[in-house]
Amino acid sequence: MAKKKTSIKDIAEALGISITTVSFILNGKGREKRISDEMTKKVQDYIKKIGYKPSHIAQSLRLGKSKVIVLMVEDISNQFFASIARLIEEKSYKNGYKIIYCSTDNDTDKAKELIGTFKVRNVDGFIITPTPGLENVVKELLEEGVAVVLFDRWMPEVDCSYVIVENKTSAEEATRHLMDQGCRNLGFVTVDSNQTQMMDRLAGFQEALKGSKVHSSILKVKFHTIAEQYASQRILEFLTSHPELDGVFFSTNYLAFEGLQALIKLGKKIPQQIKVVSFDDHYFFNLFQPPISAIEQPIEEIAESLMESMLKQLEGTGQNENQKIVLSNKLNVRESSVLH
Amino acid sequence: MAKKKTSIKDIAEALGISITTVSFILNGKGREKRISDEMTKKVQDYIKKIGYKPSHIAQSLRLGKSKVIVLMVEDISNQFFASIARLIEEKSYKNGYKIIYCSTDNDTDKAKELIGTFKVRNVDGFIITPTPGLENVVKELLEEGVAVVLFDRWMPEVDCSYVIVENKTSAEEATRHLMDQGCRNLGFVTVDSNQTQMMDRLAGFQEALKGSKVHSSILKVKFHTIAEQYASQRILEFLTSHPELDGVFFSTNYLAFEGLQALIKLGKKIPQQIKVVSFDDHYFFNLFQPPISAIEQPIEEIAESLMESMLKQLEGTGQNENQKIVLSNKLNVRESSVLH
DNA sequence: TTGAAAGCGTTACCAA
DNA sequence: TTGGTAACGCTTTCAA
Repeated sequence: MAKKKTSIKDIAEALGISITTVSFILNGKGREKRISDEMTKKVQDYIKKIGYKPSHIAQSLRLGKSKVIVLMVEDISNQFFASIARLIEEKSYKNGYKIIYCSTDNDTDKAKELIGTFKVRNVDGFIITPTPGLENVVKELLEEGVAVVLFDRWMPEVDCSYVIVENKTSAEEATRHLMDQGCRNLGFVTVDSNQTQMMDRLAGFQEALKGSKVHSSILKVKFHTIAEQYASQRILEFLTSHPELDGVFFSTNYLAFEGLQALIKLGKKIPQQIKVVSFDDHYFFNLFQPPISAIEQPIEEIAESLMESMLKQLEGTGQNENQKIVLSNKLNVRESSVLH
Repeated sequence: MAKKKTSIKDIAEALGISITTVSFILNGKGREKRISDEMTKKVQDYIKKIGYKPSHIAQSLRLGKSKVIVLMVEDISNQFFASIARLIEEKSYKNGYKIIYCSTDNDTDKAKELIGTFKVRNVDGFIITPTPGLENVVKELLEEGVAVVLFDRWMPEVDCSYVIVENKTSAEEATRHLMDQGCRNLGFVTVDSNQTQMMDRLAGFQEALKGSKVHSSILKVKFHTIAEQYASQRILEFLTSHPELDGVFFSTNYLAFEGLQALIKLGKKIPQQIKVVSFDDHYFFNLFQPPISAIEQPIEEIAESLMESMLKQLEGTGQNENQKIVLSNKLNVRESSVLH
């Protein structure tokens, strides 16, 4: 039943020539090795006829490269990561690389284990949103000569290529925007994490407040996936115990979704009673009534930079500097944060 | 720099024993092959000490299996597929399989090419949302003994395992629900496609109408991704030219999103002026005001069934029947389709 | 109870 | 201009 695969050897036998010749032709070294045109043609025709494709596994073993890149994100079902994944996929397939993905849930042990599993498979590179405490593992990877690019957040202790966005600047801008719109009691809802992206957003928020008379209240909820719906209740309590708030900034979109749920429940009028801004723009922010102001990350550019940096390491000449890329975001002001 | 990898041979040399012995112990055949306990222990300790992991590539080559499953969906950045991906990932990693994903954009040529690329890599199985015209390629796969499970839609001409949902029944139920709520002029917005899932949803809609006096208007928009925002304008025109509509059924969630955008633009009151139901429930439907009624697919069960069927083929005894699994959906009635 | 060696499908060096 | 062959790292049969 299972039609056995033809190998390079079968071709050589069928054509009465050597494996070497076939291999050279397959790899386009015909000219270089000065193989006659008729021979080349004969082989190519035969290959096309029987539809032969070289075994990638064997090539990997021989070459020590697998043409596989691992995309390790926090949660592939999160819209932000899924969109990045889609773009990364496109770009890497175009360059002959396949993508294996995995989700860490921001769990260090899980991430370590996953990296271990993949080293065994000779994967050529890793694109990672690092979990806390992953420093040593990434260092090891680097020492072993594996290509690594971090994104979304980075690790100050590790000298590694990364692609991130201007978290602090954008958070500051959005906060100032709220203040410009008259907010005097701002809430900041974020996840309880020491990771750079969240720290920077908080820092931006606080920076904007410096020297102003605006009051601020901060809520840190523990890390969770949106499916858990954990934060909605916490945010509800937060909003209830801070009735003075006239503006709230969510540090990421799923917190905003949960926050909106809370605001709806409380019957708060946006933007009349409370103004809303969120990090990480999302299709729905536009659809929601009123549309929600949000900071849009340049998804396309992020994916582009990630692949560029990855390919540079993969195909590069060896000693290339680590690339540290910081991209700008865009604050999309919508009705949720402006007075009519 | 790059610390060279230790192989089974290095271990054998270091311990002054043969490769075979090491291999047997590694594969847990110590007992079976009656290798002495002290030898076993010695080897295991050494392996643990140097942190050796066998090369998966070499194993693949030798065994002809790669422990890789390809997940081929329409678009990995689509929430539905991303959620499935997340669950599939979890279940397959648990069973020692890795997942490579790719998006077809519902493009036949692209899908064919992708399948070609993966056959070369000895992947063990394919989980596929088939594009139109993929029948022959899938048949070939099956003939070659590769494990295949289709989902979301199936191909009547091909005898292949699949996991789908009760599209027709649910569409019928949702339509009847709209009729029960007093709708007399129903619109049905779908994509122009001959694929089973869309045909079945349309069939369900029409079935419900049979024998009733309810009028219906159908809009078929061409296939597109939500990023293109193509349908919003088309739906707007459709709604404008059918002012009599008092209910509309979207055959999939991204059409509903685009449709909601159109309804907002038109200033239509939901549900007072027009009632709305959509296929494929979504987090956002709950958040939208008013919350949108939708048919929820059992994502978890779908992923579960997919992996179960896949593993059965992969690890099974060979001649197992194809599994054709049809799961039930759940109509979540919300404010968008009921009178107060 | 352990070891030698063939073989999986390639690539690439060295010969011819 | 072409061919022989070692090597990549592993599993497994057969022999010792």
